[in-house]
Parts: sequence; C-alpha cells; structure tokens
Amino acid sequence: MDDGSTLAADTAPASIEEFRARLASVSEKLPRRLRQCADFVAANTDRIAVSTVAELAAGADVPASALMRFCQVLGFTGFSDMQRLFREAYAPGWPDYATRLANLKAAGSGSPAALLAEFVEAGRMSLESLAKTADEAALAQAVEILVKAETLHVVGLRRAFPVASYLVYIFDKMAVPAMLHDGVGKLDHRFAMRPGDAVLAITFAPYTEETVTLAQDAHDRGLPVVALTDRMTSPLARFADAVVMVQEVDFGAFRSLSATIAMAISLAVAVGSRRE
Amino acid sequence: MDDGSTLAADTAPASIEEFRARLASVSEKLPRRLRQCADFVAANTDRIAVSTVAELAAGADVPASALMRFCQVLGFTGFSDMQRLFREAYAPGWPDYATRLANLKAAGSGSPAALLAEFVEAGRMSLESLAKTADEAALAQAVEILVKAETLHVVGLRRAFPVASYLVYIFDKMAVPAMLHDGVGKLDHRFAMRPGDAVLAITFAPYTEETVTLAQDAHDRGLPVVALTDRMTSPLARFADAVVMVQEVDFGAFRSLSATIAMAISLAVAVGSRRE
DNA sequence: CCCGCAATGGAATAAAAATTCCAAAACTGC
DNA sequence: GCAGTTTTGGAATTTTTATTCCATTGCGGG
Repeated sequence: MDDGSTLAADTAPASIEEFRARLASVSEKLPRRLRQCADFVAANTDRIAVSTVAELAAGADVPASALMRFCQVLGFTGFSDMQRLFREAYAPGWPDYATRLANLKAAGSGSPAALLAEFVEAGRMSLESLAKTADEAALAQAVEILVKAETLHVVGLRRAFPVASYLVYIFDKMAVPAMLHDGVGKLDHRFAMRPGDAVLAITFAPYTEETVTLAQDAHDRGLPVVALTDRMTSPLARFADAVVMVQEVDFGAFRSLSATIAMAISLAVAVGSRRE
Repeated sequence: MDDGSTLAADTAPASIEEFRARLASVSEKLPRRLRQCADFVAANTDRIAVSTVAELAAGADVPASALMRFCQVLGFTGFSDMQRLFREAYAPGWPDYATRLANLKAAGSGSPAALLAEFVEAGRMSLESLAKTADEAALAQAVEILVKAETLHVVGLRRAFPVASYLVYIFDKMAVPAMLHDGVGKLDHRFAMRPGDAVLAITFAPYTEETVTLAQDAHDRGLPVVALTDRMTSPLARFADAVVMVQEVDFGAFRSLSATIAMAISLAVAVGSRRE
C-alpha cells in the first residue's frame, strides 16, 4: 500500500513551521479539490484553530470529506489532529491588547487616545509586515558594503531625517566613523565623501531631491551606495549597490516609522558589531 | 422568577470589552465555584476561543456544569455562545508573523536577519505595552497645554533627537509654529522662548543635562512645560506641567523607539488638528 | 471506445462536545 | 438544630462535529 508513490506522509508535522514546509512540498502535485484545500488553508492558517471542518470546507468551497482527506495527506490522522497543533501554538498576549486598543479608540475619533490607538496599530502592522517581507539577502549585502567602507555618509532629509540621525547616533555609540548629512546651511559636504567611503541614503515617496542627487553624485564618483527606501521604483534603486526596502503602513498623513527604524537599527548594529 | 435579584443578565455581551465589564461587575458577588470560573476565565481569556468546556473546567478546577452556569450568569445562552464571541474577534496576522520571526532568528545570532527579528519583536512589544499602559488623562492634558501655546519649543538630544526632529517635521506639515532646539553650535536659543510659548522636552534615562536645564529654565520663567520621558523619577517630572510616559522595551544596547514615536505623533497630530 | 484507477460528494456513522436535570450537599436565618 | 433556599457534582441527554464508507463521476492509456 504505502509504497512511496502515495502522497500521504506517515508522520504528522510537529510544528507550524514543519506544517508550512509540508504544505509547500505537496501542494504542487495535488488533485483539484485537495489543491483548493491547500490554497485556502495556506491563506487562512490563522483560522484553523478556531474553525470547524464544515466552516473551513465551506470557505475552501469543497465538501467536508475533501478537507478530511487533505488533513490525512498532510500526515495528520484527521482534522482534529491538525487543529490541535494550531490550538496549542496559539499565541498569548491577546486579547488584552486588542481590548485596550478598542477602549482607546472608544474615546472618540480625533481624541488623543484614539489617535494613539491608531498609530500603535499602524506601527504594529508595519512591523509585522516587515517581518513577513524583509529580504534577508539584500540586508546582508548592505551590511557587507558598509562593513568594508571607511567613513559612512548617512543622508536622509524631511521624513527620513529622524532615521538618519538615529543611525548616526548608533554608529557613534559603536565607534563607527559616520557623518550625518543634514543639509544645515545648504552645505552639501559632497567633498567630504572620499574614495573608500560609502553612502547610506534614505528616502521615501515622494522622494527628496537633495538625497537622490547626493547619492547619485557619490555613485558617479565610484562610491558604493546603500539605499533604504520603500519601492523598487524609487530613484535610488536605479543605481544603488544594495537596496533595502521597507514599507510603512500609514494612518492619516503620517507614518509611524516603526518598521523603518527597526530596519535601520538592525543594519547599524550588524555593521557595528562586524567592524568592532 | 427574574425579579432583578438574580445575577444572570438577560442580554449577552456583544464585544470583548462588554464581556470584561460584565465579568468585573458580577465576579464580586458570585458563589465559590462560579467565582473560581470567573477568576480562571479572567486570567485565561485568550484560551476561550480554542478550548472546550471540559478543558476550561479542568483548568478552573470545577465541574463542567459549573462552567456552563457561569456562562449563563454572564448572559450567554451557553458556552458555545460565549465562545463564538471570542472566535469571531480572533485577530488575524498570526501565525504567519510568528513563523517568519522564528525563521529570521534561525539565521544565527548576530546575523543581520536575526537582529532584525529581535528589533521587530522589541518594537512590537513596546507598542503593545504602550497600548496597555498609556495614561489617556496625561496625554489629554499635554495636548491641552500645547494647543493653547503660541510657538512650541521642542527639545530632545542624543537618543531623543530623532523623536524631536520628527515632531517638528509634523508640526511644520500641520502649520503649527514650532522650533527645534538641536544644540547646533552650542546655541541654546533660550531667549527665543517667549511668554505665551510652551516647551516640549524629551529625554530618557540617563537623562541629557542640556534638555533638563533648558526645560527647567523655561519653567522658571513661567512657561508651561510638557515632558515626554520614561519614568516618574525623571528629572523632568519634578516641574513639568504635564508628564507623558513611555516605556520602551530594549534589545541589546539600543531601543527601537517605536512606542516613543507612536506617542509623539499622536501628541503632535492631536495638537495640530485642534489648532488648525 | 472502453477499461481501470483516482478522485469526488454526500449519506451514514461514530465520536465528542455541550447542555440539562436532579438528587445531594452546603449554607442561611431563625 | 431545623426548614427553606442556594449551590453543587455528575449522570443522562441532546446537539454538534468529525470521520468513514461507498456509489458515482471523471480522466488517461490502450
């Protein structure tokens, strides 16, 4: 019977990570209905813990029996077995947090407390999305470039300025030679950028011209440029040697910067500890 | 029968908030077993969505029937009814996020990816704890003071500088007259602070002396001072007219600033929208 | 076109869970 | 210490949910 040609694994995933791996490995070669199950489950993993077979089956638009078969293909004895994995892994911290947020928002839209709730939420979402989408390779490459350089030139204006200034603060603390290009007195200090140095440029849509120009200039003179920006279509992406991307969820007109700063510190600390 | 002396409410809580309120209001006057249920449920709210009556009853160390009665006292028709509330409110975003974090950390401690995971986590925890502990009254009071002032003087150095500069950026965007005291050229611009103005001072342990001195000076001259700081024992707390506190979870030597910035933007936007 | 095998849907069944009920125990006020 | 009332535990019941089974359908190779 079980001659290896069968799809069903005989050992159930023991962690959510393993679960995902198995899901990815089998979903290619699944017949239509089971494929539907796989797709739906992949997109709604978070609901497994709190749904019944019937609910999930309805969501995937398959009969309940198909979903049962799907669980077995994944190596579980049945749906309950699979559900147990998710119920046990169920993360704490909730709903205290959610409740409190709702309370703050209840203070009335426009009230300081409600605003705070919105910004906290936006920040949290930004961080989660950063964790999900961060490109490790790009980050590693950026670190590589900055570790090799002599002096680091950090440039970021307007909304990116807090990030740039924090980066320089950290570099300073870690004894990494770094210079903040802050645009004071419209001095651009472009000749402070010497061969062997590197530039870390930060800008987000709508991109600040001065930042782009300075980075471009450095690039033209053969200096490596690392970009911290929000999209592949950013003007920095055209010529930068490493592009680290961060998308920030915004509430109203202003961004919480949470994700951007998290990314920036990681970069700085990684560089600092490699250089020490 | 139902003469008002009964504990059982006839209408079920429609939100988790209401649920908590009802729980708090009845738990005083409950008999022993039901009290045990209330205590356990209050401490394990997050598990209601993913447990059975039997499991919860075992946890609270009561028979299942006691737990059923408890649900009814709260106004639900039964356990399932109560559970539905929690299953529906179940927040998404999990477990994608948790899995991904684990993956990033797996890259090896000290690697840029692992650092990123740590900082994201620290930032998220800071935001959650801010949501839980934020003092709405203090925030409202701070807004009140800043709304009434003419020019706002924002001072924050070293680690607080990114926050201060972002605040001024936002005030600027919202057409609120604000001045950033950045310490350039060791000029303290103390005489730019005129009667009718207000000071927003930001500093965290170990407190920056220049910031405290400037704020103290303003206070001595009768200007209202709003402090954004981390503890009640902060030197700013001694004389500030409003103290907004934010605690940041740190990883290693550096803080993610997520919570601080969220609080700062809320303050700025609240002030901006009230003044416009 | 037809055979054989895999896949499918739904009805039937088994298992598990929720809910009710009531006799016994524990109180309460006298 | 007794009568009345509330609370309690667990057995019995009902409802819901998971799981299996099999007749039917669809599909690919000869």
